[in-house]
Amino acid sequence: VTWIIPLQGKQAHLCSAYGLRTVRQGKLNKKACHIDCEDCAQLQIAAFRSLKPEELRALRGCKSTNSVRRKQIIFHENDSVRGLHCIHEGKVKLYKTLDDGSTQILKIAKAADLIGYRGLIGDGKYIATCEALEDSLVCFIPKERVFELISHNPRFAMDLMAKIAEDISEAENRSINFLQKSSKERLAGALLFLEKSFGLAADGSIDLLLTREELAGLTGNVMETAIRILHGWEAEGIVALNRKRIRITDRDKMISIAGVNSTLM
Amino acid sequence: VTWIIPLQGKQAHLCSAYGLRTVRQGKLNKKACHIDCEDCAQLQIAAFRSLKPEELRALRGCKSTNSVRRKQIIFHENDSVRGLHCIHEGKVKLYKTLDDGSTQILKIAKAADLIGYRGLIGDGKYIATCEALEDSLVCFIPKERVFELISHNPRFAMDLMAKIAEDISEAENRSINFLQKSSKERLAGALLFLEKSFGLAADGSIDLLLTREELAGLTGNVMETAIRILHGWEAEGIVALNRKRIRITDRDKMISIAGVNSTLM
DNA sequence: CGAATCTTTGAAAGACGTCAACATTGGTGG
DNA sequence: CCACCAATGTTGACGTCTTTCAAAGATTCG
Repeated sequence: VTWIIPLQGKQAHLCSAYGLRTVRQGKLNKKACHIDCEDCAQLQIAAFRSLKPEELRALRGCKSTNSVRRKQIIFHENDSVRGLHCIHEGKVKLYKTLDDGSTQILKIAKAADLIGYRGLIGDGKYIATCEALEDSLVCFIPKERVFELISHNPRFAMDLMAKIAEDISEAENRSINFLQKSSKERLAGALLFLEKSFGLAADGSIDLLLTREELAGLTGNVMETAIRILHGWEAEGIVALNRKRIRITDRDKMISIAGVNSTLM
Repeated sequence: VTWIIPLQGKQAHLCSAYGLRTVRQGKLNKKACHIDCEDCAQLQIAAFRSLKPEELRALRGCKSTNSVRRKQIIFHENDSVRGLHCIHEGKVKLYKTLDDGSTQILKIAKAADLIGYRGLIGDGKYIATCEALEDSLVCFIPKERVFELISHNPRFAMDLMAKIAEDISEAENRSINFLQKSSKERLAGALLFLEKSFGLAADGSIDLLLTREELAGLTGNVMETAIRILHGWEAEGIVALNRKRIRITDRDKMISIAGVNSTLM
């Protein structure tokens, strides 16, 4: 069996961005085999659902599947966009680095999510850095092929557009929530949103492990504030904390804290 | 000569959203005549540039041009989207109303800007309310026709997508700026952005008149804070204020206040 | 077992929003 | 054309929410 082992750091990033794969012997306990879009169970959810069977078959030859490790960078902000990435398994975060060195998480993507499509359509640069939150499998389709699909398949174009429109609403809702809501409201909204989108782990906690720093970054707080709020809620019995695991124990209360307009974090 | 006089309030909104026009005698000193997309000088800028001549000609029959007065509502949040609106002349603001009754301005659109395309592609509802900031001419194309264009003209689809992608970046940059920046930084960034996008009036002030409330709403501040900051800057000689007219007198200083990452407000 | 990373807590300073009173402006009807 | 009222703008005082800084525990991973 051939295992595909991602390289670390900059080298790995180049590797994945260029659609190359480095093959070595290794101990990664996950088969990083080639995945056919035709077989991909995520088809129904992802934006590829409107592709015709022959279009999917055609993808087989040009797409690649990359295995990335936790903390590995998949692409950097301002890099030239090489194509479209689709998360097959795992979770990644998209963030921007600000002038003062701090980072702002824009989005956390999970299986079936498409990433990189905005730079693809826009000015050809990635707008954010993408980093794996856990070991993940990420498929990649070169942009030439994506453009071809857009021109030949109007439904695909519409789906992609809808995807983007969705992102806007999310970004907009976020900027509104951020502006008009307090730290607590934002954090409550974020936890509810994360629970909804990532589901529950076996112990009932949100199935997404973030450092306090990341959780704070997601909600526009500093780490200390996030910690204080969480511990306050723990004392009130609204959440149960266990390391990075967060379980919402009083959902009603959490919802009332988040406020009405919290459809999206 | 027939003048087209917009109705006020809800009635007017219905009128424009349904693409109907009410024709009456009146004193509006602006000809609200039908404008052909073929002739429209904004063609080069707007997303219609990739339409073929025959497609533009075909638009003639189905599009309409509406004249709206200052403060008039062009469409309401959650209304069903009837089609695409293109500003021919004037300025409008897009805002959301929050549960507490306060409003958050998402965008200010000017001539050649397209509005309503997100609801068109998304769930079919307008995501924001659109209100004229000054007397304006707004063209309207029914959505069926837009979908037709998207299916038949891949370049148009791409252009529309690029437009949307642009909006996202704007929304995202805004949410980042809002989160990580102070009131002053946000206001400074907003003024620079407004100056860049709306240009200068004869007296060197930003060619866009907003109430203090609107200016505050745009930057996520309360009116009082915006006023205090503006007056502070006036004392420091960074801006000159004259009613709603705001002139940036020390651009370098303003830029340094706004901070590095202020490509977009 | 360290070293690095991540988490927690406290104290103090500052930014910003709220409230309330008042000034100014613009538009409307008489 | 003027008076008046509603909308808009201004200012001060005050309280609260957040951030910042600092220092110390806890955890993770090699």
